[in-house]
Amino acid sequence: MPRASQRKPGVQGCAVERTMSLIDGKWKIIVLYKLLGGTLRFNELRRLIPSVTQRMLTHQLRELEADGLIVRTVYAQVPPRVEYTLSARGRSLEPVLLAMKEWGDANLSSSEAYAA
Amino acid sequence: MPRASQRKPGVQGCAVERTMSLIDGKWKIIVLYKLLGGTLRFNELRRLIPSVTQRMLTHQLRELEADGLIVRTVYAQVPPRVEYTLSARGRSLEPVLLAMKEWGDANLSSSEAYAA
DNA sequence: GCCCATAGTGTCAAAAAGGATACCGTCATG
DNA sequence: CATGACGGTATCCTTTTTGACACTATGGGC
Repeated sequence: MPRASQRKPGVQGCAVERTMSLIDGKWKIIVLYKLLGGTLRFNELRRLIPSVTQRMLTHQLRELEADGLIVRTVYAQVPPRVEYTLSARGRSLEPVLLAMKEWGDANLSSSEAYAA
Repeated sequence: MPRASQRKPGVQGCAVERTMSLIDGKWKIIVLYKLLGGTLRFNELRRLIPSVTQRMLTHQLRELEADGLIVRTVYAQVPPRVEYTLSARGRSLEPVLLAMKEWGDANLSSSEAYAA
């Protein structure tokens, strides 16, 4: 599926479709969700999401940055220090993120108690 | 990324992560969203989502069914008639779906007026 | 001098997703 | 008889995603 930074704007379908293009790949959602808790450094994110590889995390962060959902701040220090924060646009996704978390908690956690 | 029907349950990360595994691939979200409006037949879905190919739609519908989010009803008629409806579990995703739609409307529609 | 941490990049390769196209059976229509 | 609708399959191919692994620079600790 085409990523946001590659999409031709406005050619897509409905709002849901376009929203999905921005946040596809499960990592993005998870990264954004973790960042809801506040600014995080690169390796903090890695530790919070153990299943993501370094390369993937870098890649997803770049795309999120390109789509204006997060802000990347580099401190010219040694050792390097890079911080990631939600932009206002990214923070505006909070309802979506929280809706997902709540659904996951209700529907996936224990024993499918909620299932149809 | 591993699809829901293939995942080892419980080994995943947080609720958001597990929720994402269920609905990854942008088509699923869109299909579910369209089904919020009521039962639809296969070709009705195709027409509502012009950018999805027949093969992809079939595939996504099978996965959604396997994950218990939709119900597939076949009427033994000629011509064939197959209807797709949200299951209770699928309908419980409504808040997530609506949150996405609202975000898309607010953030993607006209001219990035909301952007950071 | 050697290893550690930080925050990456580069390369290779496998796996998955997605697209294009053709085909199926059945019945109705023309 | 040919065509079309319906709801798919089957096959092939390309693109995208993902993973594994090595490598970088710098400075601090031992």
